Amino acid sequence: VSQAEPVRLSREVIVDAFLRITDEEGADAGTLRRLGIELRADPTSIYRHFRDKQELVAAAADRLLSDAFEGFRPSGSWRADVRELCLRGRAVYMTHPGVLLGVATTPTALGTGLLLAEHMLGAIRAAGLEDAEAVLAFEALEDYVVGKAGIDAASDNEGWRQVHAALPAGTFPNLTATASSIYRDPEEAFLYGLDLMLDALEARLERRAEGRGI
Amino acid sequence: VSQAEPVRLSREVIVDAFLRITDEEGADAGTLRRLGIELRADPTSIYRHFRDKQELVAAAADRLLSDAFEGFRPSGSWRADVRELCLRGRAVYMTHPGVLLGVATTPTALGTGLLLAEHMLGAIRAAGLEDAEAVLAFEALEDYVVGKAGIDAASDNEGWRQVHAALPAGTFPNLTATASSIYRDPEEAFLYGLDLMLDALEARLERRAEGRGI
DNA sequence: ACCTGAACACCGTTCAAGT
DNA sequence: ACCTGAACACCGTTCAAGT
Repeated sequence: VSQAEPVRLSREVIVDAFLRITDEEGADAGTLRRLGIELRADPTSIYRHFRDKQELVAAAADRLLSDAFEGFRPSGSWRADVRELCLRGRAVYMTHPGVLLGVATTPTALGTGLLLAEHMLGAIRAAGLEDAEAVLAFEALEDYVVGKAGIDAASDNEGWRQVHAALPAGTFPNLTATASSIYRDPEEAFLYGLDLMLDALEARLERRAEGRGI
Repeated sequence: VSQAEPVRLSREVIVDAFLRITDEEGADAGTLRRLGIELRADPTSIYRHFRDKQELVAAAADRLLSDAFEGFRPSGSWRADVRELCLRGRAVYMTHPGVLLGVATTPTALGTGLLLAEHMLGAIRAAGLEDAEAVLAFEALEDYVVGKAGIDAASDNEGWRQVHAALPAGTFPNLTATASSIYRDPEEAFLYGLDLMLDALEARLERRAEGRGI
């Protein structure tokens, strides 16, 4: 692909460039001026295709979330489906935390990007929770996935271990005792917490099924 | 308190002003220029007391976390203690998400600010989990508390309900069906997820106690 | 219809100069 | 020893001007 001549601008071309830049150079590199260089156009030409930067970021997030959902097929087990969708969500948030976290809080009319959430909530409702409880379980799981990915993507775990190790053992016996083993495998910790939630959800559902006299 | 005359600068005075500003005017107001106005000093005079802004933010976070831990007394129940510490952590992260989230990822030599984490990890270890598992449970709970508070503090929940309500019901049956009830009570959703994790943790511990033939 | 480029109102930070 | 203030290298965004 020759980058020597200017690129005809469109929403798609701009989103492509934005994701390419944040992919290769990190979230901080996703500025309009950097985008202008990439597209061999004036930085402000982006405003002819997006109302503001937030709208561009939302379009990029929509694309990422759509791709993350693609190929998903329900397995027949609510638990396996919820777990699979959480893993897909985590994976995409880990690769582009900067792009996605801004959108997670600011309401934006996404397209197919919301299919991941739709099917996750669907699996929880199909499990047998009534709506009032299903939305609580969905919110807890969604925010755990999004929040932990955001933290994991940004955290300097090696640095935190050093901070813990340097603490006075008298007042911090637990942090110092575990300083060498903590924050070693965020992925494992994520799965541990996820399975904790799924275990409890399953136990509650079973308990109620028994309660109804099955 | 008269603000008419310049204030003698010190780390404490600067942190006071920083927290007062972010408290009353939001996280975005916490700039060095705004701080200069508040202290009736040049914005760059802060650099005589802190290496950079990050160090100031860390000092503010340390103070907030220390205050959040103050008065905690272990109850004798690991579950009650973990729950209480998570609630205190959530409360402080909700009031100053901007100040605290930056510190959560960047390792900083906090003082008493780490006591909250210390006692939470201690309660988990006291429950009977061996260290390898205790750190995983601690990480999952910590990141759930911090991550969900960060998201809740920044989210426009009313806006998201409207986005869900406007979705095509054919491809989004679950999001549209729950559009009026979702994201109504983030605090309740937080507690729901927290108790899910604690339930599962307790069940695992009980199962193992039985396995040892008690 | 689309793009350019100067300009504006912000950031954090550096550094020579003051006292 | 501490503070000032000009300056630097950045941001997102607006708007009159070009084609």
